[in-house]
Amino acid sequence: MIEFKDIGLKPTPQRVAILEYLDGNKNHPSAEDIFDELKKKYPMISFATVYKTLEALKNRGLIREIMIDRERKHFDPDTSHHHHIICISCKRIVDIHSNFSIEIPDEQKSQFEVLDSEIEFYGICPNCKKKGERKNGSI
Amino acid sequence: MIEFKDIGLKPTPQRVAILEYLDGNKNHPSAEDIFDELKKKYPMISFATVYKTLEALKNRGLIREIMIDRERKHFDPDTSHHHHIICISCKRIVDIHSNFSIEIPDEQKSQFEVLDSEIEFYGICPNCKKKGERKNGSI
DNA sequence: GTTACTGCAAAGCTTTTGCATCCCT
DNA sequence: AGGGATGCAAAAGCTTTGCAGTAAC
Repeated sequence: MIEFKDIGLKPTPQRVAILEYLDGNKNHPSAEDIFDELKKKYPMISFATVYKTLEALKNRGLIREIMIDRERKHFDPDTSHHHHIICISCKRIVDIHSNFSIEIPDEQKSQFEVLDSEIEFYGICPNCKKKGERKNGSI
Repeated sequence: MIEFKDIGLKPTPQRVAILEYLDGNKNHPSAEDIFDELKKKYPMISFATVYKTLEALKNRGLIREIMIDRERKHFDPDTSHHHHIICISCKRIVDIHSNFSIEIPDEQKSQFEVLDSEIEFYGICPNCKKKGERKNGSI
């Protein structure tokens, strides 16, 4: 895992806990998710600390803020280039590590300098699919 | 253009003006953009009216809310399936009408039921590219 | 001993809501 | 006339900021 000292941040217990929680986390947690978890260990922790730490980690490129939920910020410790599929029912976000070769049309290609692209798939996750089937009869 | 009567809404002057402003608009305006524009014609107009109208239009499928800016809502009168490219410098959003054939990996395909997908390209628009070049020398 | 970080409370923003008034049919 | 729409102001959320106290080096 990342060493705080190496990135010019003091390794406070709160920060270590945030980083530990995020490390390898595939749930794309919101600031509140992180706050709730950390409160178990550090009942005094504040939102300010969580937000400030996340901002610091983001600015150093150690985590990414994903732009999938307009309601609240979500963070992703996986900074590699990847995409997401979102369950429109339960809002769960799952990673998609695929290299799609997509190119914008020529008219725009000659104008825009494309640096990056991100795909959001929308669908129904296995869990919600099961629930939906049950709801509509069969069982 | 859409007739308000046909969708169960009273065609008030404010609403007509909002719809006129949106019709064919390619700028993906925010609520504030719309509010500012409408204020010229209706100095008494309120944000509440703008938001309520946009919500009503969205619920009827006449406009779409685009999920590109976590800071504020943006609206798109183009409800057809399309993608966007965002200039990371000036934040301008431009439509991309292309049909990309992208499929998620098999492992997830067997699990998720994919209903839709949307691609965001990030890059530098012609205007900002020009400014950047100028800034870095040449002229 | 410094410098940076925490936690609290307050402020900031965008968006939503309640409600009295007004306007459209 | 009646019901929906407007506009105001207040409330609601999430996020940020200022600051005094505290902890890390």
